[in-house]
Amino acid sequence: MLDALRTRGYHGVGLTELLTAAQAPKGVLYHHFPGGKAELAVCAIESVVGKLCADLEKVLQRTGDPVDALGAWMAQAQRVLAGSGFASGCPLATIALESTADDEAIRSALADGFAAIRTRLADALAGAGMAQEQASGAAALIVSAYEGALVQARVAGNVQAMRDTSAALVGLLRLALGGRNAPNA
Amino acid sequence: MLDALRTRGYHGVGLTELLTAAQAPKGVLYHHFPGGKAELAVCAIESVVGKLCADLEKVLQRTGDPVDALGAWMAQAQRVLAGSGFASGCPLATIALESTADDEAIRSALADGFAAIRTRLADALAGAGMAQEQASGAAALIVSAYEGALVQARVAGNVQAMRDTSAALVGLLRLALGGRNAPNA
DNA sequence: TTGTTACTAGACCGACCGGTCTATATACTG
DNA sequence: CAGTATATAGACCGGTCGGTCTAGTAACAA
Repeated sequence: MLDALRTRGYHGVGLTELLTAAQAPKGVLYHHFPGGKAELAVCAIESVVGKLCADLEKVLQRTGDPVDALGAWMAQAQRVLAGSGFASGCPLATIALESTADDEAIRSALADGFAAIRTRLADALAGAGMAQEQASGAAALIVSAYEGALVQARVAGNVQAMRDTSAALVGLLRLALGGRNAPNA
Repeated sequence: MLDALRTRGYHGVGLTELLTAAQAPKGVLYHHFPGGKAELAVCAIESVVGKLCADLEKVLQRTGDPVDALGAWMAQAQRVLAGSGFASGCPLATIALESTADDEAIRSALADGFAAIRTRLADALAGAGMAQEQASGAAALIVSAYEGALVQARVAGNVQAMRDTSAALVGLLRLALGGRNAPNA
């Protein structure tokens, strides 16, 4: 489900196809997810948000510095994207753009997910010495840049735009954190 | 077509629905666009890229300063998004995420569009005193941030994340351009 | 006028969509 | 054992999808 969602989107995947891949009949799906496709999507979103947060936590712990973590995160995302033949973007963004205002459950699941990631990032930036308000703004910028960079790299079929985005963002953040240890933008 | 594409995406809109809205029968479509839906989408993409570039040019001329222009651009996008009840995002990103690797025509149209916008932004930043290489990186970041911010604001149903993204980006860019005339991040 | 091309119009196609329904197997309770 | 949830299985539904095809009309050339 996740793979399908991130490569082709919500409307792009058929239930039949999904179930074939999972070797499960319709009945099972509608027993466990009475809400049908939408509920399944919400579940998938929550799952990927959980995984994203866990990965984020891991890279923050490993690098110690949030800006280093950002660089590592972006580099990893580039590898995944290129490794999938530029098919696999961020499932969150894909569903986000397809959802309409009345897909209430889907939208709030997505909004909660983004908010959770922003909060964690803001904490990390604040921990690195950034003022609280500035940190939350920067966190929003980081999430935006990540999602937007994935979009550009995906359609281009190369990671150039994503690498540029990442480098520019890392450079600017280093600058904002006091200029110490800033190689080059 | 553009409205439909930006609110519900490529797979989300039906041809029948489109044609009903346009009060046109199938025959006309397939006479002018033998390639069917995909060719229609490419045409729509080129049209919106053209409009985007024109608007960008206008705001760059009007404000004189690229960072001011960015702020104005983001503010305008927030108004449009909120005004549409958070239905109308950027059609480019929406199609981008739904497209698969073999939608060759669509992807290259999108990639060209993004590249054109990045180039124009990089020129403007270079004109404001930024080194060429740094300017092109910053341009990629700006486009990424714009697209990503739209995604977040859309699902949240409010412009908070987009306003934060914009403020942080404007602040950082002012810092990079020499700190002159930087109100607050 | 007639012939030809450009375009309009929409009926129609098979495929597949998301979702419902009934029948059956399994697991637990008394 | 019987009785009852719980879960599995997939045939089946109406609707819609993108796309094709034929018939008809408008415009222009000879």
